[in-house]
Amino acid sequence: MQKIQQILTRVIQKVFNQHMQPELSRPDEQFGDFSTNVALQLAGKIGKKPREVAEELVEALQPELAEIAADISIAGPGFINIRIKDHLLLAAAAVAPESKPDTYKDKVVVAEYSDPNPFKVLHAGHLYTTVVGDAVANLLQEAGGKVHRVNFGGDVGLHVGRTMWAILQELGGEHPEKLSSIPKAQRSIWLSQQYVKGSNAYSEDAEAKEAIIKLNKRVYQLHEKRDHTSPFAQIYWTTREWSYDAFDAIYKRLNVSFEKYYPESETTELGIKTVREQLKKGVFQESDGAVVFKGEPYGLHTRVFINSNGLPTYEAKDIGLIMTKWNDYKFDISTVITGNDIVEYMKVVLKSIEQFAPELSNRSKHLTHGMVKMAGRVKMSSRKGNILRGDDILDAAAEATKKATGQINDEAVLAAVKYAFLKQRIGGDIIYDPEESVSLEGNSGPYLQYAHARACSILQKTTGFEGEIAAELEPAERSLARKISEYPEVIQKSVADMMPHYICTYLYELAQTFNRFYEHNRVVGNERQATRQLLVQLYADVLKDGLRVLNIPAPVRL
RNA sequence: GCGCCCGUAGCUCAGUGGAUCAGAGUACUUGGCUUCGAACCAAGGGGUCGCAAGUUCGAAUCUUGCCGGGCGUACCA
Repeated sequence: MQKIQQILTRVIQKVFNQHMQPELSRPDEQFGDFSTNVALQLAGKIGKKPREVAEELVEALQPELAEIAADISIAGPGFINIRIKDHLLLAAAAVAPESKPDTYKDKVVVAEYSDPNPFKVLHAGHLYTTVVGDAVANLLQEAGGKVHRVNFGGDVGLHVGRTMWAILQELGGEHPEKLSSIPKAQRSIWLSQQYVKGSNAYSEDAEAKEAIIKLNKRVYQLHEKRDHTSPFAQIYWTTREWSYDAFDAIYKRLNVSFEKYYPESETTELGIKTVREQLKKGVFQESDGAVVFKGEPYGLHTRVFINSNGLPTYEAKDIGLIMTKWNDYKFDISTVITGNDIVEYMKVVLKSIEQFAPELSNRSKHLTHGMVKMAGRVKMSSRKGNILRGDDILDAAAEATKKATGQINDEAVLAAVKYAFLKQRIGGDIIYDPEESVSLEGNSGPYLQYAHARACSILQKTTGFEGEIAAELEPAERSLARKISEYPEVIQKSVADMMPHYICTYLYELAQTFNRFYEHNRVVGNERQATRQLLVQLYADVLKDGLRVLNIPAPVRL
């Protein structure tokens, strides 16, 4: 492809004396393997009819591409379509599984995602952001980046005050020993119930609200004093650990892992210190007893970094977080993957950082995705407790898989859930339907797994290569080879746009192409076995590799 | 009010700095397993790409306005 591009550039220069970077696209199969619209673009520039330009170009191109192209044609208003020779297509397919971009070669990348809050539940939204974040991190890694996966969460803050308040109510005071009466399996649910209780009390009961604010402050103090022994501290640390255990359990289920947790309590100090320092230098201002950053001069809005109680808000903690990441990794790129409800928030935080550490904000990239919405328009709220937990989604998928196949299959469950989340373009909201969204059919993860297993099954029935690789391909073989050869371009595009869904779309089309081939073409025992066997092998390799990038298992047998 | 995002088939979504771009899955109707795995394949109906204007040889895609929806907008995150 690059070679064709180079030749095209040279020919355009020679014939028309024009510099341009011609773009090659993949047209509909009937038109050829590559297509370019340069003639149309040139026509305007040099004042000729597009069709004439195309004809001149093709004439000059013919001898140059003699070794490569089987056919060069002009179509429609002046598109130039190129069909490459079969053995070159096969050669391109042969290198497809290993070809990777080097966009982030040797770059140190910190990828932060998932970000559930201790003392709260890991819900459907977290599951989505975890799966998407993991795939994006994988993309960065595919492109040569040295990726450090990190996780951030609020182990201090008002929500902790709310939960602690309810826990104390439940235990009848500061009695950490009573925690042992809660069964291990119930801990996570029990904690999220306490959060709901605390939240309701906070908004309905003035007395409770005051108590919660005090508890919030006590939690910060507990961190300052490194208190692990007082009864209050024991309750806090124990239940905090319960939260992290619950998170680790679901990450294990998802087969994702993090190098490091950054609890907010560990970024708070540096955050406050920095904000206070920069307050003196005029980056931040005092206003109504709070410390704020005024975003209006930059087209943004004002946000509070330290509230009038002297406590840091998320803004200050985020400053502490990015600086802690910098101290730990001296990153080239820092990506944070979150929901799009905080885009404006993040702009303000990054703008404030730009004032005193521009190298940090310049290297930061905030990637956002939409919200997970329940089908039936019920809005989820962890405060109200009507949430779909991450575990609920996985359980529902497991149930659906068992019902459809009659067996327990964790790999298919992972494929169904992850693919359902990943196949959509990152950005818009996604509708999650617990009943329907976990499909095993059509454009789904299990479809890909099934198509992979079938290919592996064929390959297992072969012993070595029988015969010669054909010089010319039959139409169905050619379609498959052509699709396989597109893989590196798809990865490239996915990396460039940080969009894993391109890979999903491609893999589905690839599997479809294979299934169509498989329907009418025998491999084992056929006179074209060597050629077909090679194609099936390459197909399976690409499918497996693509699924690996998405962190979806590709078992040989289902 | 202002800012950001979104509006494509009944439903869920691809396609988005132009052309070969009106597509997929699902649902519905129908056909295909004595042959490498039917979680598959094939066929059919179904859309004024929210509306309108503009730019262009050409617009789902770019510009503007309007309509509809979501999120954010100072001490939650």
